[in-house]
Amino acid sequence: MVKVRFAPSPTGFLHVGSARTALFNWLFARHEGGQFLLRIEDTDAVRSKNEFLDEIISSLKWLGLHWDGEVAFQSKRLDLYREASDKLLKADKAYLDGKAMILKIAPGELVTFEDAVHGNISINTLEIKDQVLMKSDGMPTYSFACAVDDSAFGITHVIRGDDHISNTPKQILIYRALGLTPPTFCHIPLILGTDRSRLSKRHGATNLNEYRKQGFLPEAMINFLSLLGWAPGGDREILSVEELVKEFTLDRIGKTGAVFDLAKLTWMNNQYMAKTPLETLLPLMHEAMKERGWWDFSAGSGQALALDPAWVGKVIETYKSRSETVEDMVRQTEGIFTDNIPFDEQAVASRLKQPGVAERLKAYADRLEKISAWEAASAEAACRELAAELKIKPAELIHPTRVAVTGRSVGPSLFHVLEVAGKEKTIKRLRAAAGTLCAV
RNA sequence: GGCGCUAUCGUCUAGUGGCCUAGGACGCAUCCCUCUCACGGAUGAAACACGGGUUCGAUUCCCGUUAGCGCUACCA
Repeated sequence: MVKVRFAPSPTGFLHVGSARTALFNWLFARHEGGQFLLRIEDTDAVRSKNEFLDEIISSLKWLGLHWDGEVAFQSKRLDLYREASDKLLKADKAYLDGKAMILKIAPGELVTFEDAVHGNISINTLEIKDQVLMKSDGMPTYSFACAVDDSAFGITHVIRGDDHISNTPKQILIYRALGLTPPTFCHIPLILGTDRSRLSKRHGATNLNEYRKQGFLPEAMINFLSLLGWAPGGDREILSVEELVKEFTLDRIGKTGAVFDLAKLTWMNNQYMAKTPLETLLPLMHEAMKERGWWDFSAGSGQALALDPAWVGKVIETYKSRSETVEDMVRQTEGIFTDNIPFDEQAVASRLKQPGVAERLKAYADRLEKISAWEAASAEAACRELAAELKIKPAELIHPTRVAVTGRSVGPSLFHVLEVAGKEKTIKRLRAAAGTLCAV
């Protein structure tokens, strides 16, 4: 049975590149009906921190990459490494240097392995110096612990970034010294920044959690990440997790580094936003609004700010298809949910500060006042009626109204905006704009 | 520097010797839809790094050049 693992070290948050590695491992395990294990490589006593561990775990859960069985910690498996290293010492395959134990590397030998994506890779041991197995502090090195553990857990495929290609031969030498059979190695291409060097902070956010905070959806993230260094073939691009699992095979993994393109991620997230049901979006919106004090409690007064979820849901439905992220939707709906209308100066200048606009808005407000069943259709009927009477195009009423009510010249179909904004708020804002903002 | 890996539109990629006047997607441009923006639809500009082979025929196979990246820690 296929058995793979994701082995992060808790010395930082979950990097986008690591998340993609975890995803490929998970996808492969699910596709093969195998197991996906989680192992924490906390052998760097100084840099490993519990808070990082928590964040990595929560990021994996957010993505939905659930692992099988218990989480393994290398720091709790020291006996194993000690035992293995003692064996090598007794067999004269390693030697002591101070407190450190070092593996002897015989020079002039060709180490070859068959990589699942690169094919045959070989290197002369002349290029490899003796390898530290156990550090002076009693902890195993990465390569040593990795080999011992992967073997102990019966890992069949090691899927990891191709920055590990160079130390694979070293690990194979460790397997050999221990008399163990190495797993199949599968080195996947690195995720790159726009300058084609490995993705790092200076290229933008690399913390997966950052994308969650910005309101990206996990399904979109999974879809986007899966297409970095892998493709299902043909023209398909939007694939559900189920489809991904069904299609994912190692032989379709590419060899070239992939630039992380935020614009494409953003596009893809909008595609998912539009398709995502309200019951998923509502809690996310709630969380974001709560943070801003728009819902539950008002920021200053401590006063309870209760909103009707059905109403918020209606707002979400009218905005989700044009929102790039949840945060973007929050930005767009500020004028709906709060009385802080984010007036855009240019919009005000071109749509409100024009001759005759004040009178029109006031007239429209008067018409709206008479509507008893407040909905998009009635607001639209009133608008078209008034426009006809004033002998102007409906657009000449629509545009100023949008700016007066939302502060912006862009947004959803006006009458749907008015419907969700509510009668009272709409009329109040029209009158306010007519009174002051429209002054030419 | 040494070693390794890689090389298709700006970006993600399809392509495994003829189906390629190289396909899709993002981004960009124009147009349509339209109350604006977005969505959607249509159209367009945009790539096989270079040089040798192999072959009747190379984007696809081989070699070299160039370029990029990675590794070269008692970090992982």
